[in-house]
Amino acid sequence: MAETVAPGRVLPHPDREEIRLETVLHALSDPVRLRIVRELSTAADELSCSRFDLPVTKSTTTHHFRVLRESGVIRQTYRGTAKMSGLRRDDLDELFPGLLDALLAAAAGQHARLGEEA
Amino acid sequence: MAETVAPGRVLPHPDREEIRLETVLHALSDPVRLRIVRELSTAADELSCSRFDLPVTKSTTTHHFRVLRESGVIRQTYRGTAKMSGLRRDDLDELFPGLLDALLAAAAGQHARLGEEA
DNA sequence: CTCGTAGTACGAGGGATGTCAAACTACGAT
DNA sequence: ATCGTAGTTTGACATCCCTCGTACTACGAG
Repeated sequence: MAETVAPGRVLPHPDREEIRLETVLHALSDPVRLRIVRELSTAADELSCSRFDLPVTKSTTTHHFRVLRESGVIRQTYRGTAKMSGLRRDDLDELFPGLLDALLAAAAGQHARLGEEA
Repeated sequence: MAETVAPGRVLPHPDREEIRLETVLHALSDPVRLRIVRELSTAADELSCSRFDLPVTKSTTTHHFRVLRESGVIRQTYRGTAKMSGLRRDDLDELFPGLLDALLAAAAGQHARLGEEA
């Protein structure tokens, strides 16, 4: 029963109006989190946490995903044992027009410029 | 001698290629610093630190301006006893096209939306 | 039911950060 | 030379942040 979505566990997300620019910028100022966001932006739809190959442990990964969610950058839902994550493009574009695209372009540009290191 | 610029004291600035997106975002994730940058963006030319009416002490102000300078967001030079600050628009636009404008627009939008509090 | 996998919770450690006060330096004006 | 203004430096303090390991919970498969 219950569709593909909606398990017992619920994840708190800030409403769109609650999203603050400073908090978003702080969330994206960490290399690991910026990398997560970049990968999410290139994915067609949502990804599970375990699809990322990050240079940190599981608990640290959980921490970073939570920071991203609580800042309003990503949306997360459970699907079985997996936790799916996706960018909150709609809300961010509405709140800060052009910002997400500029940020992603900047991140991509820096990545291309500096090579594979970061 | 010596023109209106160039005193004995020199301030270290990162080269354009050394500016990192994560560091810039971190610099802008502080409310006080974001406010400084917003004020600088509306000014015709450079401003001295004392032109800002910030809710922190002088030493904290010094700290915030240094973070902004070392992250590559602003450029600072001494002119007499005053320290002039201005946005590094040219370098930032070259490095991250559209980012600064999107950030400033986002900050202005949030300010308008939330009123005078922050 | 039992097991394995995905992710969480709870400290804890170590470093960075924002804040301040107090003493200090640099420069211009008188 | 003296003073005042602008900004710096240093040290301290509280807090936050990233990281980890270990123990834990939730769900699906067999």
